[in-house]
Amino acid sequence: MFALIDGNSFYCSCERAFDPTLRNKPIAVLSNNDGCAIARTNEAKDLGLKMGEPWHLASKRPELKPMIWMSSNYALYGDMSRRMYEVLCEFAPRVDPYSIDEMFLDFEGLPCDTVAFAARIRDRVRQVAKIPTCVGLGPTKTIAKLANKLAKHDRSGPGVCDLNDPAERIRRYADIPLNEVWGIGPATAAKLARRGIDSVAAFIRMPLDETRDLLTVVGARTHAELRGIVCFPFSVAPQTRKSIAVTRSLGRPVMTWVEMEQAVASYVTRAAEKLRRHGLHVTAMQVFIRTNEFNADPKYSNQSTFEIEPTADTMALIADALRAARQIWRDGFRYAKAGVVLLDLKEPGDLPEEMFPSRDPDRSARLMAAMDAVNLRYGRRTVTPATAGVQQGWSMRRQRLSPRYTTHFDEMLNVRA
DNA sequence: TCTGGGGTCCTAGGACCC
DNA sequence: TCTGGGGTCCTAGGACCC
Repeated sequence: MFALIDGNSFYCSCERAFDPTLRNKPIAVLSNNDGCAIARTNEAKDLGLKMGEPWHLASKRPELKPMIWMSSNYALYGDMSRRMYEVLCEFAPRVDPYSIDEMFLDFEGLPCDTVAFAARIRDRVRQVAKIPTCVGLGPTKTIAKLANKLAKHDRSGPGVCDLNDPAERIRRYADIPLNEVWGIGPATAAKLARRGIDSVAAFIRMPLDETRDLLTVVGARTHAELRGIVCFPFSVAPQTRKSIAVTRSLGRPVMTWVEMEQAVASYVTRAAEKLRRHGLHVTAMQVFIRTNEFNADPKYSNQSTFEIEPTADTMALIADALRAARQIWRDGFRYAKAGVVLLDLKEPGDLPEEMFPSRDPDRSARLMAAMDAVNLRYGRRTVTPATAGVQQGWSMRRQRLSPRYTTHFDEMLNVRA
């Protein structure tokens, strides 16, 4: 049996955990660059704020006047997620984090009332990690996800929904639209709707071979899971990462190569830090730049993907990335976004020994270790490659940022008593 | 002036091989 | 009028997730 626990309006709840004046208020947390709403409290949903609504439009709507808008503070959310994880580990032998705010728990063979147990976990997370949650229970991950959603929709309910009983499940399935199901997105829902299938009940009545023909193995797995057949078991070993991306909208249009060079170099710097934190080397890279997709600016978009000598060295990666970026750069455009993706990540042990390395690997490793250590101790970007620039006029907007309560001493909460 | 970022998996189709 | 069959590998793009 699976349990899925999921933070309610997670980012907003994290903000509330440290600022009680935000309770019962309509809040939205904005995406990077203060672009659009990516988390809303129930109060915000009730005012009619939609997921993904651009802030510059939403903030002009009169009915959204009472909204409190906040920039996203990922340092805080990551930390709160860790706290939640630690609490869950007290209860279940296996906890499988699925996203920053969702974790699957292994409830197999629990000798107790699982619904009551789930309620206790919820209380504890609320008390210790200060995050309100809902829990869904089911024989498969897909059903547990669905149960979680039902628990969330029932705002005045107990916060726990159990879909283990097959009869109960069939009853509920009749009223659940397909877009509520994990793994069924807009394209699949539309495909099924064209065949007159618009509820979970109708979907699971579809014959398996027909499902597979229409939706390939992906849809067939979801189909089976909804019938109670496990296709997504608990992961045995944590799989290693396959790619690392750092892509950003620029805070204002960039028109000079000097600025683009800085942006790309600083994205590479960040990506390389992540790479080393995972203890990996990279053997291929992608760089892209593009103009604004929404406005009337002349459009240009290009990317370059290429193989590189395996490395985790920031300087080497910057050199490669800038060479590629220079090739796709065209003068005369207003660039709005750029990004760097590290592909084909490898464990260093899985790489063949370089016969004629272009760098001294030991020297590079020592330099990177020193850089990471300084930045860990004194804060990100204390030491940074010169190409990444100091004046970053193009960097993203975050005008409504909350303090980094949990990760910076000088921003910690002060309590006077 | 302002519309996110970071992932995974699967498939179709081309290139290539014998 | 006729033009094999079977296999692998790679990549671009689609779809989905939060």
